[in-house]
Amino acid sequence: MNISDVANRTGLPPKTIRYYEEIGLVTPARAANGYRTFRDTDTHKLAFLGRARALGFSIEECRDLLALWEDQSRASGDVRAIAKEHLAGIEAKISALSAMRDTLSDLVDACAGDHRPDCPILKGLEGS
Amino acid sequence: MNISDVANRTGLPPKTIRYYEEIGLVTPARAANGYRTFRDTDTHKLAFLGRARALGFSIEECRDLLALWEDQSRASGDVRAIAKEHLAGIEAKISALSAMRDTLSDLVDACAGDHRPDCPILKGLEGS
DNA sequence: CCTTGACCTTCCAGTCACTGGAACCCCTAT
DNA sequence: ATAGGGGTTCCAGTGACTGGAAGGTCAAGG
Repeated sequence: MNISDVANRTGLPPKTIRYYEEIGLVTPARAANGYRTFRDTDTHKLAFLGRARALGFSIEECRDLLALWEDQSRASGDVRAIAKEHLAGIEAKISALSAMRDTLSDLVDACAGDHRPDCPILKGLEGS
Repeated sequence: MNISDVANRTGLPPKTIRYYEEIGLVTPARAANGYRTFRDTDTHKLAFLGRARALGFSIEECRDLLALWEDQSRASGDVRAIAKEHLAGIEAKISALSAMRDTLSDLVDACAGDHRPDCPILKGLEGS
């Protein structure tokens, strides 16, 4: 399989797949003409990466997860630890964003949004 | 005022303040020795930027807000439009993160997390 | 056989908003 | 004279790609 076939199957853009090779997440074989040739295991790995990235795991977390995935003797506790830590990170981000949303939403509600120059949003950003 | 005084007052690191000058958000005067000298208006602007950034506005949004802030004849509707758009972006991020959290939390819950190799989290990432 | 167009390759640069570090200048106190 | 704690510039790196240029390869149609 060439790169665009894999791109279609995994949903990852070709550029991203090349990048993943560059940083050592996959190591596809090469045909005589220099084209990358992907085996099923490569495609499988890339699909795994796509899903993990979609869940917000960082590249380094993905690297760890991939290693555990390939390690037949891994303990599920190791995976769970990574996932739990990541989950905590996501929850922290949600809290931070929710706080932002509340503040901003208050400001927007307080603003008439007409053509007059008086603006509570700017006032809110101005004073402490 | 020198840069570290302003850093203390605004909570922004000196590096960030220099960066903001570099990209044209502030233009402090210079003393004879080459040191930046900040007037109250500069400090005020930087404090405004700090708050806007803390609310997640991008640098370009901040640039726009700053221009509106300085424009005495601005209409509050312009500001409100920027804020509302930004608010929509924040809400989209919150939704995406919440979906991630739910999926991941289900996977974590399904995982015993012991020393056995069987792991529902990896299984979840593996199959579609 | 030649061309066209869709592939593929590499490499370089840019994104965003800083951040770290090196190398050097300046000012005050001891 | 020196020590320290400011300040300055410039360069490089972050994360995870993404865009684009320049060029090689392949299959189909004329």
